[in-house]
Amino acid sequence: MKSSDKHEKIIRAAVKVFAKKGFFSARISDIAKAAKVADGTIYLYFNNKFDILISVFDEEIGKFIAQTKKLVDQEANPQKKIEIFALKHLSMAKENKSLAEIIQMELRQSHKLIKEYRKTIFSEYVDIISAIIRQGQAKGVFRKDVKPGIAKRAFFGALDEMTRLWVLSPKPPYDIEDTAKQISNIFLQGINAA
Amino acid sequence: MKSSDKHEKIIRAAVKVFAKKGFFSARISDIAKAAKVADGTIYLYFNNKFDILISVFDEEIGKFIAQTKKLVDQEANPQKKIEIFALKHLSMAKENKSLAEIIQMELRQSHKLIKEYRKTIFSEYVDIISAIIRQGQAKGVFRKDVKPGIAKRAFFGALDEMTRLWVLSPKPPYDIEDTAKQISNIFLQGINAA
DNA sequence: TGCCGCTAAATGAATAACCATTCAGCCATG
DNA sequence: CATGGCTGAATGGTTATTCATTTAGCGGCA
Repeated sequence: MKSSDKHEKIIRAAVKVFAKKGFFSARISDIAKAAKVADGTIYLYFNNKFDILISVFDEEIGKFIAQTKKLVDQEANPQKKIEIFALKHLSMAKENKSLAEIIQMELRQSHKLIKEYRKTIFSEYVDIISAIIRQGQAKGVFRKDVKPGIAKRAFFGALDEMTRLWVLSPKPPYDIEDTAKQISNIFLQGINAA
Repeated sequence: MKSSDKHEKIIRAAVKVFAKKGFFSARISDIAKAAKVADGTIYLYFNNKFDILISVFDEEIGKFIAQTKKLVDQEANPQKKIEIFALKHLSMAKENKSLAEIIQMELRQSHKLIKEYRKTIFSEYVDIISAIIRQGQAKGVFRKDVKPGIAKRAFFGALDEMTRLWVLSPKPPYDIEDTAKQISNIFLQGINAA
């Protein structure tokens, strides 16, 4: 048979079900039903329920980080890079709400494996920001007394919180572009060299 | 009988157990053991497992928000208020790590009740910030083109992300006071009127 | 003071449900 | 008709919740 896209189908179904019910309340049978396969079929493609969640993270978040890096690399100006990052981040929440929801909810779990996973994946993402800040400091456009390790988290946290609002609201609560501009504007003025 | 502080004892035990294992993996019998009561006793004080979590939020977070408000009110200068808020926020994570951990992890759950709860409780907290910003704008010390509704989230998000780092690290990863200063410094320069 | 009986708190073993995972067979295909 | 993907009912382990029973304190009474 074309086992080809069962994996894909299950992942996509899982994204929807996890987003709606949360990992723990989601039933394997819910995912199976959404993917239109038998419960047992899921176990031909994944080791267990937890493995499905990890696969969702790996496959979907990985793509997104790669895209962001590429986009940022295409621009030379550090200030513009910051703006691009903000826009890309918020756009993602808009375009892939279910995934954003899962990242918001499930990646915060206290499960050990998730904790570890979160640390590495977020580091990779957030380090895009600190790299930009260092570049800007080297060029003399950003304040030297700003610690990139703290500033990166401040900026990421600001964006993450806006994403959360988006995810929690049934209707689009704000305009993505305006908000990206406002957030990067405050941040940029905050770290600009006098 | 001295039903005296069983309620209190159970809440305190639950904070520890939830922080360690997460809500879903925590067993009622774990909490009972930690509180040194019988499993059944818990049901004399709480309707169900979920009710325990909600009570933890209500009682503990409520106290914290009240404290923060009071502290901020004692200061007149908007810039100083921002600094005080940041310091209080980060100090809380340090002094009550278990509770901070629960807020980080469990209050993000996708359970409907938690979602609703989160919206209201966070609004109350985050609106302390927007109120400060509006005061500052009225006094002409903060930029008028900054939208308080967005800025409050940006600032809160930044602090929240630092808290997350604290909570995820086994050892204190940074100095609370330095960090509070750095974060509010960036934010204040970001929204200061020219 | 010492005893008795009453009430309400506390106990923890038993219950009842739930649900991830398995596996014996089914079918479609070549 | 043989292979291998797929099925979904059955299994088994887990655990929130219940409830019959025990225990502890209190006050009334002699």
